[in-house]
Amino acid sequence: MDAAEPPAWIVLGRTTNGALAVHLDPAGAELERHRVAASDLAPWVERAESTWSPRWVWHDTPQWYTALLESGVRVARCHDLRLCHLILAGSALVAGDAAVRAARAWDVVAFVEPDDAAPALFDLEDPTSPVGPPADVDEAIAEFSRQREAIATAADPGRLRLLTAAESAGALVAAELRAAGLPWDAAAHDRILTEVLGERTPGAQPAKLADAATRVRTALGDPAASLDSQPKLLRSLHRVGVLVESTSRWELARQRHPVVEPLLEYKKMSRLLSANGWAWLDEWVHEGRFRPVYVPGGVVTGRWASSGGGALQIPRQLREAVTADPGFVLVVADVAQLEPRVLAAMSGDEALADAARGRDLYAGIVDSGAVATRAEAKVAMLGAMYGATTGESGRLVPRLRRAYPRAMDLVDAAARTGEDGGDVSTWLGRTSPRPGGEWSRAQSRATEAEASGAEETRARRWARDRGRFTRNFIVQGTAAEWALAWLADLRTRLHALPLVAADRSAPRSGPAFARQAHLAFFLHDEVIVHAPQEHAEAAAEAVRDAAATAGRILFGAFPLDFPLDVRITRTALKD
DNA sequence: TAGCATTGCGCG
DNA sequence: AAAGCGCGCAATGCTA
Repeated sequence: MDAAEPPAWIVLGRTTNGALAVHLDPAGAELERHRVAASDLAPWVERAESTWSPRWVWHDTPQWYTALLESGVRVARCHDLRLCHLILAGSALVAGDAAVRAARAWDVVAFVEPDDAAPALFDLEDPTSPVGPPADVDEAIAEFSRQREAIATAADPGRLRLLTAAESAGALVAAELRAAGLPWDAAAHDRILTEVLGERTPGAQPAKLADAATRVRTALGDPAASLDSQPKLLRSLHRVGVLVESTSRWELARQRHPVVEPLLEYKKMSRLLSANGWAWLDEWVHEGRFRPVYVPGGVVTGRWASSGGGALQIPRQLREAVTADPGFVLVVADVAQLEPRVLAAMSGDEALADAARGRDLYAGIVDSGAVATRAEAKVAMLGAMYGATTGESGRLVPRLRRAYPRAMDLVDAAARTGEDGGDVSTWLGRTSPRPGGEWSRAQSRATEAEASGAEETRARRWARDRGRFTRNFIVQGTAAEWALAWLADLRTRLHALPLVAADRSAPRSGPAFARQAHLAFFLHDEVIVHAPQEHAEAAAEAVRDAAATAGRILFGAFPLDFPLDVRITRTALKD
């Protein structure tokens, strides 16, 4: 690859029959342009990656990276314009008149299906085509320039630089997670289903589920009772004297009636069948892999969402089905009490950091004398971060307020700001969404002299609702930032591990993932790495080292650790 | 009959 | 209506 000057950035844009690649120098000035045919794109990117290791700038990561991964091409770094636009255009750290805020064509929050929607995105004839961000290279360059300007002139450029880099790395990880898939043993899943639900019987309910249904109907004294319709079930329950207000598990469990036990069993089984039964298995597991669609930045707080397959709701009951390939192991790791630790760091609360250091944070709170038991410490801490006002949790929060005033002041202030209609930001600068028009109208209406009592009550309730949201936003959002930094660094460390011989096993994940430790699952504060068995310890160390790095990147020298629970296993079964 | 709201429950 | 945050999904029932 010849180039007069190595590019720091390469911006990719779509053309009618391929791509335009524009080299930029570190200051963003254009160096040269290359027209690349669609069929040449993957090898072209691969050569450019190995020659210059640029940061790739593109409008939407799945639109570019999915196909590259399918061709076996990995890139180290990117800048996802769509995701970074959403952060920067909303961030309170960015100047109010920054040009990035006015570039509305980039306000695209909707997820774009990487597979089927990709061609449609550029099909202008199709009115049902989903709306995506601009795919043209000059539009991309202009937006990139606006984003760099927004960051450079921001109140704290360093934080936004970190956040946009982390968010973009997350986009790469999400695409790679989908490409690699989570190793899933369909036979084990089938065994669990059969064990819990009974034999699969086409056209009828599985045996044990049907049996539970019969026992429920007997207890209800109605052989035709409908169990899957909430209103009908509620009426049936009332007829036999079970005077519940809902049919939810927690309320039923408090009742003493012969119907309760079989009904709870039925609900549990029915849930498993409909959410993760044989139909789910047929639809979502192929060739030993579950490939969920991750949606980076899909939650307002910055957490990832998922679309299809319920990737974020795999019941623990089914964790046994997550099984490493022959010759591989799983490194299953989760962070202990991530959110309270993040709260301690962002508030600079050294007392809370002391309670957390080197041990179970809740045990540390008990040792400090603030509360009596671990269970109390946990419910109090959750209550403080979620805004509990009543019950045991609400009662315990004031004790934490006395023991950890700095941490509690931070979340209390975030709640007050939210109640007043203001916005709050995470540690790295992701800002909460502005209140909607209806919310603001309700608040101003409530201050008028002729406002009714009902209007005032409603406005107050909405204000408190928003306060609990902003209270939690800063903690949940900062925890999501920590997790992104963890993922990004872990991804790099794993890629640095050596390759193993290719004949290890059937390369069900494709060549890019068959010979090396790679991320296989991510859920808020938990990762699963699929690693060749001889690299298990190295992978586990990478997971721990990446966590330490994430803590330093976000919080510098603040004396707080992020201990992990790490297990090396063949199946992901917990406990 | 399609689209929307509600209920309930899985995950962090 | 789980006392208190953030999600996705299936089943059902109501409405246009």
